[in-house]
Amino acid sequence: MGHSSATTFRGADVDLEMANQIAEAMQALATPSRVLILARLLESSCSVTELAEAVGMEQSAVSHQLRILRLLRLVVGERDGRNVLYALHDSHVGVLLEESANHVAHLRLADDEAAFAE
Amino acid sequence: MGHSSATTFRGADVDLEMANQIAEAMQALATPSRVLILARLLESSCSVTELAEAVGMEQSAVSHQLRILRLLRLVVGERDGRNVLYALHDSHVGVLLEESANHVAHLRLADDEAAFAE
DNA sequence: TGCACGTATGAACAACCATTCATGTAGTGT
DNA sequence: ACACTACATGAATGGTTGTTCATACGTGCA
Repeated sequence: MGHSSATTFRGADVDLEMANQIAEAMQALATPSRVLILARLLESSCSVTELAEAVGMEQSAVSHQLRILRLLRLVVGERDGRNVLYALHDSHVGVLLEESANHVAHLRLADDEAAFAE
Repeated sequence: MGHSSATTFRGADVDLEMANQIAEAMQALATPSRVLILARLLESSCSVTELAEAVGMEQSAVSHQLRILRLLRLVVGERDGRNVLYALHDSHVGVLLEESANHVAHLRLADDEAAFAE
């Protein structure tokens, strides 16, 4: 049951097409609003209105961003009465978010060490 | 010697400031040119001119993007005579790239399964 | 010192994008 | 059918950004 690549990742494998796909996918996390939306959905799936007030955006803006995240296969929406319940597309999205957060934490750590040295 | 967070990642930890930081960091991977540059540097460090012809961009464009990647702490540059040798800032950047590539591979896999089912 | 090479940077421009506003569509209850 | 709620979408827009062109800076060499 592996979803991780068995072979070690080499930069030479990244051709122009793959670079485009990676860039397109990563653009999903390139805006604070989408990060907030995904982070909220990582906690639990919820409706658009809940999402809107959770992240402090207008409903329309949230719907627009959800559309993008849907097309990028990061979230899925399912009707439930008048509401549409959104959820992360799969667990791998959570991994991506976590790795990103891990990265910024890594940077902050380096900052602290630099401040310590001066 | 852990650089991975010990506690499990929760979406509730992501406030507005952290979302901004994550988004800013992930914007580095949100363009094909930068992905190609990072992928090339993952293979080995090299000069700006080498980088330019490796990814098929003009030297000026590469320098501009390198400046961004430098500010985001994803690469480091060191003078060597007339050249400036660029390298990934640390190994964690490679992890980020790999995880991104992993994600798109995951998507392609899902596509294949969908085509299989129809 | 002068020149060539490698790199960085500022300005300009075109393309892209996130948000807002207005409006449309779908579902629920009366 | 009507009203109301929840969500989606098109157009307009202000802001951002990647690239190009021109030019400046730094370095080694003759």
